Amino acid sequence: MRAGARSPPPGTLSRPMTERYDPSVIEPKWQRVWAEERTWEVSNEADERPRSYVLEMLPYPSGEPHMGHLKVYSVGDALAHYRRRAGMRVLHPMGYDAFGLPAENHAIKTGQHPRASTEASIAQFREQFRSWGISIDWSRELGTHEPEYYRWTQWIFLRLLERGLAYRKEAAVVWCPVDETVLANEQAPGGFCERCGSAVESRQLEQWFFRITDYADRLLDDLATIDWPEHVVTMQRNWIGRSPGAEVVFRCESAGVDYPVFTTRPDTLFGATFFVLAPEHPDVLGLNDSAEVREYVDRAISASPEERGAELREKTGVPLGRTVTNPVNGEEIPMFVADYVLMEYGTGAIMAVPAHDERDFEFAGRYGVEVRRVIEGGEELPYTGDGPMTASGRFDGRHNREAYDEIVEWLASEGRGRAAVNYKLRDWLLSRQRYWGCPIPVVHCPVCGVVSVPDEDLPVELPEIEDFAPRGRSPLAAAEDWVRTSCPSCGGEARRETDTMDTFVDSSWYFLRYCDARNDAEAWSEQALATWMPVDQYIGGVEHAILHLMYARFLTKALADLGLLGFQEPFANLFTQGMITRDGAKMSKSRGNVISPRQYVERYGADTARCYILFIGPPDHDADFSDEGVGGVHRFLARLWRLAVEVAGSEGRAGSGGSDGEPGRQHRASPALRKTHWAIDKVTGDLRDRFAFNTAIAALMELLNDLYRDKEAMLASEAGRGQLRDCVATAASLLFPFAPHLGSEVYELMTGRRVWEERWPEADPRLLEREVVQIVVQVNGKLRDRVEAPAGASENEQERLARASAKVAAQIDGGQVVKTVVVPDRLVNFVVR
RNA sequence: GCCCGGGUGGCGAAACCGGUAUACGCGGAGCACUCAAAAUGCUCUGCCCGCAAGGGCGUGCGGGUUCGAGUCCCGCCCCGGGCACCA
Repeated sequence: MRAGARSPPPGTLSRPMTERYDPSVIEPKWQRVWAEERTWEVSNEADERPRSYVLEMLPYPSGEPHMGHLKVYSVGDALAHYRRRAGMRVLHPMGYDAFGLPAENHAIKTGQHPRASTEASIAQFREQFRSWGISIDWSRELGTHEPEYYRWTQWIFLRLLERGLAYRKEAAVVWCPVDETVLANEQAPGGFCERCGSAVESRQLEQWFFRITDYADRLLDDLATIDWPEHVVTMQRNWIGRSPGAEVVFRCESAGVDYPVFTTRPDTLFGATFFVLAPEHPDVLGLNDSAEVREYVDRAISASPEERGAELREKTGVPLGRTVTNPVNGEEIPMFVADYVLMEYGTGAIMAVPAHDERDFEFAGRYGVEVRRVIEGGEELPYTGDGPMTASGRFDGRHNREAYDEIVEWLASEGRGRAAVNYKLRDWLLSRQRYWGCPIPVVHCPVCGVVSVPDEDLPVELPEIEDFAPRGRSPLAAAEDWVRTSCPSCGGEARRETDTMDTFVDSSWYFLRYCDARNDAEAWSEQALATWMPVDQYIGGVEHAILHLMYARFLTKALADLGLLGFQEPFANLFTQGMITRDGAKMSKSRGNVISPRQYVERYGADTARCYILFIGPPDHDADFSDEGVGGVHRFLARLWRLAVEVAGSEGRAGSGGSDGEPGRQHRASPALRKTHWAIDKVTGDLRDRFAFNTAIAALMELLNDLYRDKEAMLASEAGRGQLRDCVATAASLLFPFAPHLGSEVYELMTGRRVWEERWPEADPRLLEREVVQIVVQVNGKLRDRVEAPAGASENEQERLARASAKVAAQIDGGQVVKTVVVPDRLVNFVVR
């Protein structure tokens, strides 16, 4: 069976349920079948089929699903369906990223427990996903807030703690004054809280961190081993921000202190004419505690990140009245404190080379410091390019790139420096002073210090509390009975850790849990992971390009190092879908332009909503949702339905016409059958090789248009009717990944069988070949005529046919044909002089 | 400023390897069915000149390569996104 359809066995013909296309009847019918028969459940027992793990990013359940959810699941489901029918064993699970601030903020406002509101949302999401007909293995459903899940989140935390990959330290951290919690620095890009948008502050606090910086190089290098969109790879690369360079030590004789600095340009060392400390540098006031310095430092530290980083802000600073010694030439150069130097990067101190650095140049101009050129090239200073070195002692005349390593070696041999690499990436700050998250499973014992809760005592469950408002510490701290506990080590009185984990920890490993979601003895079995991981196709929004995707990659590598996983990367392929906008703008509650998928599903049916969102444009682009467009797609589905009903009703009709005379010829190559196989080829390619759902649906529209054109003639004969039935069944079969309900219904109507139990159709290559092709004839590259030629005609034959065209002859007229270009089966171009 | 995308009819878009630009859908016009309307089916629909046959022009702008460029190269303009004092 090549076209995926054959005539039904006698007696199995279905009759249409309704005359009009009525999704409110068709869709629940199939949803019931899939739910009752648990059609999409898949076992962990391997069989001969190749496996495929298709996964959309874990949704945060808030209210009800929005258009973005409809899009991501329409994409993922189309893929999952296609792969199943292409003979793969497909894992396509669902769960909820259920801890988080919105539910907790809601609780603060209304008093409703975050668990109650979250679970109400989950019920909404679950119900709507069912109503969309998404093919989910519900036996693996999970919520990150369930003790059965977060028990293992805590277990993972303890493994990292044992390895020294989780640790506590006091540091300047990002504090969101509105959410009253600390944040990871990547969760406050540009100085604003990622969640609530308020300007963040800097605070000195002791917090929990994951040592993600240990993995910086591997996170960078392994990007080469995964197939991800280039822009996401670039964003991760930039975020890691690896800079090779050197550490160079400058000595301050008067204070008797060595100051190491990081530089990417040790080749410009001879041009260093001053030295700068960040305002946060702990030594500043020790070097000079004048009122002026004190005031400058205070102001710089209290400034919000966005004030300090303001683009047009002029460089400011204060001289410290001290000098350091430039190790390459022994010169004493002045020290400054200036806020363009950041404490978080490098050592919080820099050597300044104004001739070859724009920022240093600007500062030197304002403070009258010497600008000394040490690299030749460029018309004016600052010059940041390469060239021969000058005023650089023994390196004069050498090209800077070439002398680079030698300079570093020389510094090292003098004990004044070494090669070094710096990263922008910071350790992941994971503790949060909030209630609705996974408790950090440690206790603080006055005798033993920080002690892990033993594995057998997990999970450490969230206590029930009444007041969720944060007050600069976790609301958990108020649950005295819960906080007070005994030390697992010495048995003495101890207190529980009251911070909870960043919810990004929860979502950094859920894809592992899906593989073995009901395992209550361990987080996962080796066999389950071996069966499914890594995820073959991960699908989600580009807004997670850095946070979620970096964290999940880190945790995977850390768990692999602990011997708990056998792979280094969680997501082999990534697809980022574009946003759904409304009148060109992002949908948001504040704009009041949110449209819920629900209204469209209720009005047009899930199949229409799903197809429309895929048809609107390439899935990785942003797309504007318009009401007019939906109607067109709905008309297409209704048209297929009507054709199917008509074909089903035509069975008893006598072959009244006289066109039954040449059944053989019709069988061999009716245009409808050819078009059907063209559509098989097109849809398969669009689904298998690209994510071109829009053109796949367009191809099915074309097919249907052709079938309508030929319908009357085909219905007139017995053979034609059979063939039309096959064509409609195949159309339904190809449509199934996008419109599973209608696809199932029409297929059943045509064949009596269930479409998802059928192999994906295969195009017959003989039916893809044309007997006659149209040849484009050009004169000097301009289209002049089209002629017909037998497929596979020789170049000479093609040229002969092209020359026979009167229009072409008129164009050539008196001219001389100097060259003829022939593209087989496509084109002939006469070059005329 | 740097790094990614993108710019094609009235609109969403297609053209996958340099070979018929505008598939498919929306919108618009017309015809059929109807007492009428809706629904449905069919036809037309890039711009300009022309009664027509036909011709010219057309993928943000300017150049280039090529028999032939939406597609490749160089230089710009505009829109969207990311990063942005990271030494």
